[in-house]
Amino acid sequence: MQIREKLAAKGYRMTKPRQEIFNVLCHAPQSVLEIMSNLQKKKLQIDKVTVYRTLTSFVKLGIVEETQFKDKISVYELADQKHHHHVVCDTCGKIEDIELDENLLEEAAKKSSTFQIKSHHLEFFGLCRKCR
Amino acid sequence: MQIREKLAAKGYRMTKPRQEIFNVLCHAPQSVLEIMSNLQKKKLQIDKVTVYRTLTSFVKLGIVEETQFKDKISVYELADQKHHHHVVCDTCGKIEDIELDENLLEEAAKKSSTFQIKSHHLEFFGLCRKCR
DNA sequence: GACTTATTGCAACTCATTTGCAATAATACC
DNA sequence: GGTATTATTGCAAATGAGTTGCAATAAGTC
Ligand SMILES: [Mn+2]
Ligand SMILES: [Mn+2]
Ligand SMILES: [Zn+2]
Ligand SMILES: [Zn+2]
Repeated sequence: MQIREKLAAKGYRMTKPRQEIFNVLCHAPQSVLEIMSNLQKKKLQIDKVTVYRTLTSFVKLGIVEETQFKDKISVYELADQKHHHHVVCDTCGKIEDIELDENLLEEAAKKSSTFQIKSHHLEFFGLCRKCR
Repeated sequence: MQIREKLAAKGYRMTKPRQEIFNVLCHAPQSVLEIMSNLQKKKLQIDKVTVYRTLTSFVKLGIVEETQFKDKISVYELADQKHHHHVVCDTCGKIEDIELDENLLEEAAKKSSTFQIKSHHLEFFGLCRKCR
């Protein structure tokens, strides 16, 4: 399903800002600041508030996923991928995808907890090749 | 090693606010707001800024650990325990400790990443017994 | 093309956390 | 103990990510 259809299905409209923010997100997971900077590089003037609201809508529609790392700044990435996690470089902040056998995790968690577990957040931190 | 010694070892001084904030943290992992409220219950007037600065120092000295959950508010807990993770109730916010076999995690991560992995953050979300 | 209403941009706001600075108090030294 | 040194505190003000109100604009519908 295309982004336009996903929007329309819930009464959202396809607009220039939404299209451009989506395009920018196609390249890499990014913070709002980085999205703004990438939009400016393309000579696009889109307000920060519009970026925030667009991302909120995208998350609601399942187009985008929001993740928070140590510094409390949200990072957004397209949700069209397999469930996965991230490794963040302590020095340069570079983010790499990482896939794990989730069964291990969920099972171990269910065994040790009285909660009904529905989801999890997992991020690794360390040094990328360059910064090592 | 006592807290006073840990402080002294790095040129920090033992003060009333530090002692009281430490005492309050002995009971449960808490946010700054909760720490403030617990101090007030004990008729102690300690400025919020002092709490923040004390926690920063405690983290630096390895006395306290800082964790952030979905809502971007930091929660602090004593670091004198075994490495463990948390389950957070989506409804009431209750936090429960959870222990896992970390070997699985670290190994799986090392296999799938080019980074030199040093640490990780892992939290589970779901429903506690009451809220189920 | 005109109508309806979602969306945008701007300014102002919120709220956790941080910073500057003068007053205070913990340690070290006599 | 008393004094000097300097870390720590409290208050006010600043910061910065994210949110909200509102009038102007533009997508979708017919
Ligand atoms: Mn990713
Ligand atoms: Mn814990
Ligand atoms: Zn790096
Ligand atoms: Zn609950």
